[in-house]
Amino acid sequence: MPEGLEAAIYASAAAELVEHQITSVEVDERCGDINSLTSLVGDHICGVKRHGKRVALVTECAEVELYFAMTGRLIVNGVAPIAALEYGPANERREWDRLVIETDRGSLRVNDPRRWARFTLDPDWSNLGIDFMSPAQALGGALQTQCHRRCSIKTLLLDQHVIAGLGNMLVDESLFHAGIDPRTSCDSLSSVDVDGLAEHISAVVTELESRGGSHTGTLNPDLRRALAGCPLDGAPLQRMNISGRTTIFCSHHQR
DNA sequence: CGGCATGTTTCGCC
DNA sequence: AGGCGAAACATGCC
Repeated sequence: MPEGLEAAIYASAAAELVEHQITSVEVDERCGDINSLTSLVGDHICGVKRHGKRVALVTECAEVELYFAMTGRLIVNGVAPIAALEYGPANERREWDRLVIETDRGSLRVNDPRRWARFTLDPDWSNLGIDFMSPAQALGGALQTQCHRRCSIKTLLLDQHVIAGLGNMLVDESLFHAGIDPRTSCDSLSSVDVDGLAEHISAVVTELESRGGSHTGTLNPDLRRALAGCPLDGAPLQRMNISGRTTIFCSHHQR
C-alpha cells in the first residue's frame, strides 16, 4: 500500500466527507462483502481513523476499513490526493473502481487496478503495533521488546505487529540514515543502537512527510531502479532481497 | 518481452 | 513453537 504516510494523506482527504450521509455503496465483490458494506447506507460519516497503513471511516453504527494494498488510490469528490502513485498505474480507469461510496454531498472511490484493495466492516486492529508517527521514545520502546528476535532488523521494521505504518521505502531510508546494515540480526543490536534507530525513523518520517510522501527520500524509486551510487560518496549500492522485499543499501555506510 | 513493483496472508519446512 | 522463505494474489509499468 501506500505506506503509512500515504495512508495519512488519504485519511485527511477522506475527512472532507465527515458529517455527510451515505446514500449508496457499490463494491467489487472480490474486494469486500457486499451485504455488510451496503448496510452502511443511511449512516452518517462522523469521523475518520488511521492506524499505520489502515484507514477507516467511522459512522454512528459501524466502521469501514479501507485497505489500499500496493496500488489502491483514494479519490474524494473526484480529486485524487495522490495523483500518481509510485509503482501504480499512469492512468485511471473507472473499471478499476473497487469501492464507490456516494453521500448526500460528495463521493469517495477506491481505484485499484491490481484488485488487492480490501474493505472490511468493523475491522480488528488490535494486533497492530504502535503507530509509526508515535514519538521516537515510544518507537524505541516497541523495538526494544522485540530485540530478542533473531530475524533481521529490516524484517522487524516491516512487521506491522511491532510498528504499524512502515513500508519498504521508509524502512530502507531509515536504515540508511541510521547507518545500520538491513541484514543485522535484531539480537546483535545494543539498546543504544535501537534507540538511535528509533530517532532516525522518527526524523525520516517527519522529513518525508514534509516532502510529500514515502517516495521522496534519498533512496527514492528512481535511484532504486537505476541502482545509482551511494548518495554520500557515489560508491556502488547493494540490492538484495530481504524478507521478500527488494532492499537497497550501502555496505560501506551501513554496518 | 521478462521481470519487477510503497503489501499481506498462507503454507510448508525446518 | 516459532521463525523463515516461497508462493499466491493480479495487473500495469520499465
